[in-house]
Amino acid sequence: MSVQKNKARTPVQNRARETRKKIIDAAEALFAEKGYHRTNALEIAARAGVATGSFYGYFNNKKELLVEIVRNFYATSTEKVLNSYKIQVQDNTTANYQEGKKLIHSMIKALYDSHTINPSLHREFMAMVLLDREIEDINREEEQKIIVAMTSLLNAYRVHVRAKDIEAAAILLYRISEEIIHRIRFMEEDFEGDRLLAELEDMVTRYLLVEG
Amino acid sequence: MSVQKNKARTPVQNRARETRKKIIDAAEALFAEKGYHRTNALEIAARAGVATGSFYGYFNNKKELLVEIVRNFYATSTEKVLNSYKIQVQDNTTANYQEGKKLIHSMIKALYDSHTINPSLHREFMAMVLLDREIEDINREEEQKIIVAMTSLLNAYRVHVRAKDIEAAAILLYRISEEIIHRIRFMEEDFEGDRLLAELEDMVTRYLLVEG
Amino acid sequence: MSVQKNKARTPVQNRARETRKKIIDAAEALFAEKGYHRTNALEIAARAGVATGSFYGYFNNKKELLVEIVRNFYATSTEKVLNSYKIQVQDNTTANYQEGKKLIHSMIKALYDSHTINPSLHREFMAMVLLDREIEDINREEEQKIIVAMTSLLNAYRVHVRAKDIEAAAILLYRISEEIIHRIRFMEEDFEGDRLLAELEDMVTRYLLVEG
Amino acid sequence: MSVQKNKARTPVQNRARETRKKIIDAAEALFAEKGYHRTNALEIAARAGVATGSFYGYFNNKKELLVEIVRNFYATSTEKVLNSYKIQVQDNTTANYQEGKKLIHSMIKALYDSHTINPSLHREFMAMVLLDREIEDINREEEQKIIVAMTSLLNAYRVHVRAKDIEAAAILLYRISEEIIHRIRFMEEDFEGDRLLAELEDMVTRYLLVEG
DNA sequence: GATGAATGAGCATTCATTCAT
DNA sequence: GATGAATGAATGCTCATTCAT
Repeated sequence: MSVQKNKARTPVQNRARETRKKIIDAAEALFAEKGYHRTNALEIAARAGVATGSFYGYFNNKKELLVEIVRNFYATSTEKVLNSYKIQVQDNTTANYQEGKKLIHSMIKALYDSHTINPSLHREFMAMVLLDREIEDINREEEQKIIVAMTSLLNAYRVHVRAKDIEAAAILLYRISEEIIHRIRFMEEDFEGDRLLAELEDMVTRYLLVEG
Repeated sequence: MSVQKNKARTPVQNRARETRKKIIDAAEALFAEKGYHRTNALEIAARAGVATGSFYGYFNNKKELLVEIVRNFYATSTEKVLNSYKIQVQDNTTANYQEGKKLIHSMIKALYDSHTINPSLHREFMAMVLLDREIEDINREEEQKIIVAMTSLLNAYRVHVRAKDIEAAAILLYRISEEIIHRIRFMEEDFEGDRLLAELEDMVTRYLLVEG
Repeated sequence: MSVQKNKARTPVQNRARETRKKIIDAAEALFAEKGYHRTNALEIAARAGVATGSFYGYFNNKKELLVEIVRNFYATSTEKVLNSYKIQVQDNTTANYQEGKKLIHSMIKALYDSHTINPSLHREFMAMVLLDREIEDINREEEQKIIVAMTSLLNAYRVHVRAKDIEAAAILLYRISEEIIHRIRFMEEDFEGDRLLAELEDMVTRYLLVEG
Repeated sequence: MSVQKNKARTPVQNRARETRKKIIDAAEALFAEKGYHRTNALEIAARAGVATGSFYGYFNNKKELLVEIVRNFYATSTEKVLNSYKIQVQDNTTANYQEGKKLIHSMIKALYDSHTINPSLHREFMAMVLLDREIEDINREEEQKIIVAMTSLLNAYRVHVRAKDIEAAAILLYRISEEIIHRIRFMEEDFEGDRLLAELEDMVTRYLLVEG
């Protein structure tokens, strides 16, 4: 009886696909501008240039739309990072300290770049991750993919990696890089971002690599 | 933009102070349980055992109450950390590597302990920091105090501290410690907290101190 | 967790009791005029001269209000009928055919009178009984009381009652009387009500009593 | 009060007639399952396997569809009853009490059988009759036909019929039979239907016929 | 004719805040 | 001061009906 109603249309016509896109785009813009809680369905529809009813033709409710946007956002972001990581993995048998340093730099750089997409939306989503279990799960899943990739990269360079607990190292590397990047990109940290990033790289290098 | 009405009374009598306290306690409990957005004034008053009207006798609005709770929460937390740091500063002229290690451990430990107070409320506030500029400012101010204290501590140990950019180092130390602690305390990180904390300390030690 | 929210106020002040009454009266009037489905909460509140919010201060939803009104309506109606029946039960040891006739007449008359209260509301409720299980149950319960009372009356007159299956006879008597009365009072039956009622009494008399 | 648009097509092609039929069947099924008010156009179209637009190609609105279904339902039902009654009218010049009893049984039986078609749809329509004047009129018209037929039958048997007011008797017979049958077929009356029907027949027989 | 996307008025319900007692 | 009743704007969502393709 209480099967999910799921009356939301799945677009078959092109027009429908466009409308759906318009709604998503409008919602993204509004979530970024005023935040999810301060945005309502009417507004989203208005900004998308469609009727309120159309909103509910494509999404059963505001939350469902949020989930779709979040999922898509993180997926895109993760993909970007993972693509960047794939390039690193070639030919590292003769890797040395300098190349290790380069790897670390590249890893952090990739994370940094993935935060360029839509900072204020990203900030909003960070809050949602804390407020909503479903969003938290989506985020966790995507993060896990990156951590796994990082673990692989570190394993590939193992001979030169000082740390014994590679798994913990990967998590640490991911978490602290993300944190510092968030501060720089979302929180208008007063301190200069470059100085912070430089120290971060220095720290991670000292932690992960054996010199010489 | 009209002038703040500020009809909320400032309690002078003892009974009034107690009522105010009851409201704050009820709100804290509810914010922790269901989050700020999902809690309404009626509920808070009911849980506090007072009338709805009384709520507005003490607070001009819900947000004002939140601000007070947040301010108090962070102040208490900061105080705890700063108190713990004061103890560290005595007599470090003859400090050596081992004592440096101890210092780092203590600094992180103090932060960790300050996250023991009310984890789910803390998590809620982390979200509010991202969602509300006023809350963000309160948080930033308190954080700044800790970072300043950390900078002092590191400066006191300067002879043994490897890092040149002490200010950046303090920020980094604070931010990454907080991040890892949040993960462990609020996010039910799958990975064992101890392993993560151990690596964190190892990393920070390598970064900050010169061995031997 | 999913305990009935039941935020609806239970009035303690006099003012509250009056407001509640105003809402019920307004709803009754509107249900009678335009029917339950065509009446909305806004309208009820407006007619009652209160704010929309007040409506939901006293009733969790429109259905709950309906149930209360229906319950009260049928209870009042039943009470009226039962009171009338109590008078009949005195001293029937020497009852004869004529008194039996009088009894039957009184029984039907009592039912008829109970349909004088608010015919168009009554008609609306008859529809609701068919459309909603909860309303159906309320109705059934009240009907049962009358049928039980009728059974008692017939039993008291048993010596003169021809019918063997008194229980069935009571149900029959109740049902067909109600039906004919409904037709006359609610359905603007073209045929003259008096003629119909006369025949009804004749029929029931022939069925129930042995002549002479 | 503008002129009825009446854009709904009247199907001439076979395919169109079939589509129309599919819509009617789907609506009937849904009205029976969930009731008229809880069924919407989208659902009907979906169940019928046609587009929403097609629905309005055949019917100007939901109500129009209801009216058609109701009209058809009652017409079929009436026809069934009337057909059954035609058989009774042959050769009753020599009719006696026993045949009178048989006639009464047959009349009630015919009504009972006409309630076999689709009980839950029938119940729904009974409610609609109370809620909507148009539906009420349709129902009244069909009922009238049966009452007329019953009057004729009773008149044909007049010599043996005790009642003087044949017209009232026919109405009474129809109304009370219908009522008891509804109770048995639609309302899950706790009491056994057979016992009730037996008493009903007994009552009607005593009322209508002179014994011997 | 058929399709299904789009429309938007309509309605139930919530809740921060005010106010009469 | 305290109480809790009253307020009404705001919002999520539905659905009969229309319309572009």
